[in-house]
Amino acid sequence: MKKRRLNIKEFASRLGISTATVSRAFGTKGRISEKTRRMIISKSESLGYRANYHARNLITRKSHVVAFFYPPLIKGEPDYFISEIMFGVSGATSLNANPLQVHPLYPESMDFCKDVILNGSISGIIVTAGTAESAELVKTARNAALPCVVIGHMSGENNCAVTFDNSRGAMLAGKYFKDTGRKCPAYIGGIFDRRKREGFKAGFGPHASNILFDNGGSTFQDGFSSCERVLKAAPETDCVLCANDILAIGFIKAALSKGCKVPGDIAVIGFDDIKIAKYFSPALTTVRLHLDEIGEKSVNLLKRIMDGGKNVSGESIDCELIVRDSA
Amino acid sequence: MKKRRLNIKEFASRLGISTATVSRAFGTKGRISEKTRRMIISKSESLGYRANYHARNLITRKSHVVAFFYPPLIKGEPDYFISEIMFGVSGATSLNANPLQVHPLYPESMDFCKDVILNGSISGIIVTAGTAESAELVKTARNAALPCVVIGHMSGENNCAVTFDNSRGAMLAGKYFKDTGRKCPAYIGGIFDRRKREGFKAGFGPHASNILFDNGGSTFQDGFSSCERVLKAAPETDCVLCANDILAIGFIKAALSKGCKVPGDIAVIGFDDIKIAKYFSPALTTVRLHLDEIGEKSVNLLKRIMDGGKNVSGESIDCELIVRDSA
DNA sequence: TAATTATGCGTAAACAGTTACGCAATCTGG
DNA sequence: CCAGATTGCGTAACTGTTTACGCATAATTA
Repeated sequence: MKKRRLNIKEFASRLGISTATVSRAFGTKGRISEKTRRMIISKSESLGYRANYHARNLITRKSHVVAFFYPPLIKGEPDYFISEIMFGVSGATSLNANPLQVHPLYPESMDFCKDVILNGSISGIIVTAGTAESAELVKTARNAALPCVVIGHMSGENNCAVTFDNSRGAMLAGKYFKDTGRKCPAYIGGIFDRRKREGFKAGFGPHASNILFDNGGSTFQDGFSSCERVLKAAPETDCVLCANDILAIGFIKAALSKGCKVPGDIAVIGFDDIKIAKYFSPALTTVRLHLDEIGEKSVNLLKRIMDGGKNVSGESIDCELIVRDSA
Repeated sequence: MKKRRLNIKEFASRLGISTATVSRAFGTKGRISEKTRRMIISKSESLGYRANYHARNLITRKSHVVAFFYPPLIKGEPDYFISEIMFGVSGATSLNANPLQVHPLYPESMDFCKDVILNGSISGIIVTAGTAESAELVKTARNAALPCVVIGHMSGENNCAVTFDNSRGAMLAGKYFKDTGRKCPAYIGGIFDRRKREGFKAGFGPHASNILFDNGGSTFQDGFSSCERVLKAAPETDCVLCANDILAIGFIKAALSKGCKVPGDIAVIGFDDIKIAKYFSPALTTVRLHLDEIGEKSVNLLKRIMDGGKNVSGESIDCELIVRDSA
């Protein structure tokens, strides 16, 4: 005996008009007098009529919802790089009145994610690059002709992406170390961060050929143990660039616990500038990527594609060195 | 000339069967032989047929999507309390194959959010308590008979909620200070954190009557300036409970910059145990709320309601004191 | 073996909208 | 003042599913 919600037919008949007119009052298509439109809108508020989402999307073949797919998180570890991008995305879609879905991209959830992008429920997707799953998902979207923008560098077809100039950011760090009289640089980062290492090298200049490269993963613990390894392998190291802020925080923690002064004995620069970076002790000198802007730009790009923009080209987020206390 | 996606009619006729049979192959209702089901599934994969989301949801009147509404974020400030809960929610919905929408709840986005919950596009909502908007949204959901669980304490009607025992958590902190010989306690927190203050008082015991209460807001800056105020107003203060971890981090930063040793001169305990807490220097002693579990429990609760569970009652997340270096 | 029940599947009626088309009525220009 | 254009609105044909109902056929029971 649950009473059904008011539908367009019932609503229209109560007003003594046709469903077409009601529909026109809300949409942008079709001719309708301003007077009747206002009348209908007002009546819809008092009677509580609201167009059914699914019926509308079924016939118009679009939903306006955008889906954001993020890489697997490591249990117990800070995931602030992703969350800050995500909030950027969320804020921007909210402004545009686009509902936003978010989905973690585990191997196990792959089927579900594919279904989401194939069943017609969404109008566009944003995917962070870096995993096999994300690459596969982008391919699926492409085959389905679904608007898609990727965040970060993804090899393969030329897809619309917002990228960060990791190389230049790292170069800035290298240059800064050089300019502040550091002699013996090290770089901590995972295998995906080669661009950063190269940029760092270039920035530091000729003497950087003997740069210490520690294939360091990406977590706090990775930073911590990298520090121990570095101090053992090359105690003369006096400056280090870490591929992200959490790595840097781990590195610093280890250095301090070993009686090493930061930045006195060893200067460290992080990467990303997550929001906590400025509040850490010592406040982190880091390469800022404008994480929230990344989210914003992605959705604006996506919006252009969704609105039919042909060959929309990607964008690069510029980065800058934020000098604080750790270097 | 864009080719339309394969629909059930076309798909069925290619297999020489009726649409009803196809539909039965995917759903759980209706009788169908295992043989034909397998045949249909297999053909659907090779031909690329997939049930249209909107058509299906239109007729079944449910979408399985859950929406998460979070409070406004402060620009530039860490929002890790929310993001960690959100990831908990996201992980849990993903496991259940429920698409998750996330929406910031600004006053300006209120209309949009209401529309989202009234247009039939979602099957349940999770809302964080604490703002006027969230209260209003919950009311709207209730009127629409939409399953809803709130995170935190919300006054008014008895809605299904997962709450944290803030009072007990704070008590633990007070007791710990007392047991470790501290004499002069202070509490830093906003107006919404009264329960914590009361619990703290109770935990510390008789001498806590002269507790210093600083109505301290919730940001790093608030923690920082609270510290300055506290040290001026009551220099003998030797322990402080902060209503969240970021506050604590701000407080510690200020204390250290004033030459105050932590925890030597003043011990500080945070609240929430966001993931960065253990990596801060000094590692934060804090009341752990199990943020990810909160997310998980909320969606499990919501799921029970969505599945028709009558009078599902809320849950309380228990908290524990995690002793690290700051106290 | 006949009567009864169970199974598998097709027909067609929902679900709740949008919009092409057509028809009056009104407006515009010569 | 009349032909043609414009405007406002209704009729009905779509969108792609699910599922109640009914009809054969197969399995079970008496």
